[in-house]
Amino acid sequence: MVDRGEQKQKTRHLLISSALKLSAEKGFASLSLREVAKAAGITPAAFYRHFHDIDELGLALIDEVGLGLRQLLREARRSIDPNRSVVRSSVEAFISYITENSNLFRVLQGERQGASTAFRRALFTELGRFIEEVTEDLEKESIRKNQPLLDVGLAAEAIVAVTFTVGAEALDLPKHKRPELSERIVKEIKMILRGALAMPETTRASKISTPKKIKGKASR
Amino acid sequence: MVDRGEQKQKTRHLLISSALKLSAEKGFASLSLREVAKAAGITPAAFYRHFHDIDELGLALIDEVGLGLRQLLREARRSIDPNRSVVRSSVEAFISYITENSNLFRVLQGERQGASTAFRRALFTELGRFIEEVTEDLEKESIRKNQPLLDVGLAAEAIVAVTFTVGAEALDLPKHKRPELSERIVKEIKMILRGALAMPETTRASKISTPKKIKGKASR
DNA sequence: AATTTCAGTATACACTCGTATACTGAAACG
DNA sequence: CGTTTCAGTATACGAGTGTATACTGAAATT
Repeated sequence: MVDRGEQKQKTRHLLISSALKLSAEKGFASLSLREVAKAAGITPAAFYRHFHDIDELGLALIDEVGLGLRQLLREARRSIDPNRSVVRSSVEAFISYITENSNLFRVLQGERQGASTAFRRALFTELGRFIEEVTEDLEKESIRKNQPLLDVGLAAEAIVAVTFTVGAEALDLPKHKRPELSERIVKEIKMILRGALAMPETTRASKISTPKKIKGKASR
Repeated sequence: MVDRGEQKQKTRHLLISSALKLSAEKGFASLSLREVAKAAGITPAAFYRHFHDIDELGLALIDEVGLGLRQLLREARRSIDPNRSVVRSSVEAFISYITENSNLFRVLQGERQGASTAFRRALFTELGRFIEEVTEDLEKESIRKNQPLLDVGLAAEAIVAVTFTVGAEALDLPKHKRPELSERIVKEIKMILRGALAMPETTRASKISTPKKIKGKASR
């Protein structure tokens, strides 16, 4: 005698994870209800006990993706090694996460321009949340280091854009080439952060005259 | 009496543009040979006179996309108004281009993570070319203004990533909100450029990286 | 003018698709 | 208990799929 709701939940999740796997291989848009059902080991008709549509499953899938993303960020925060650059350890956490959850990430990236507007909107919302969290992190860091940043939100947006775009390449790369990719991302992020630094006096003009020494703290 | 090869070329192009239109609506991955053929006004079987596969048509489509991109860049260069920022006019050219050729752009973005490896590889090649052209532009500007830049290639990569990622949002935005989007992109690009500036002497000091444990404040 | 070439048509095939309908059998419930 | 609920099955349908095969008719070649 097995619990009923529990069993249903289990099947539901099986459907989602099957869809995730298949989506990563051939794109969510080209999935058929039947093949998802088959992959989950149930009859096509039984599918309707869980979702009344493939698109409804899609939305559930996006929730899953969003959850994964937020976990990733938390993980990255947690694993910060004070001896290493925050940026570097975050990026490395990100890369290792997306290569381990490549299905999740492929769907996230692939469906960004895909299918329905509702679909896209849901994804954008998730991404927006992600950017927001990065923004908060940046603000905290900025205060902690006493290095004021301008347009933190924009910086976060740019950082996320770069990380996701360039990071996506990792999925097609042999493992040994990934560190090089990480390095590239790290450099680009630091570039953005440098550009976001509010520099006393000289901020507005992009031509740098002679920036004054930054704050008293010796940086070494 | 009509020229034969010419007529064939015409039909071929009709197939491609039909596929483009349909792809933008529902994603290339979910296209069927039959509906593309029907949209182009020919019989399914006649499709095989032009491509022996839907994926082969896909590759042709990517060529088209790449061509469009390079045209865009050339256009952006041409329309530079010395009274306005190069960045701003380029970004605006880009936004107006992708909203006018939204089909092309949707496919480009959507298929980046899509389908086959061959497909993706072809797209990356096109994007690589694009980044390369931006790199060259940056180098020229850098010399013209006598403002040396560091890691120009990386800066170009970041700029393209940001422009494409954020720019993609324009497609779902009502026209009157697009200038605001452009503004955001412009700011982020300038941020990157500022970060790429090789600053005399003080460069190191303002870097945000934390190569070693910072001995800073006794914050505990 | 006779012949060849070939883009496109017509038809037919075996599949897969989404979905509707009637069912089964065990967990949940009164 | 017996009854109800309901996740999952079995089957069947019409519609769309990719592709093979034989064809047509006009442009191109000889």
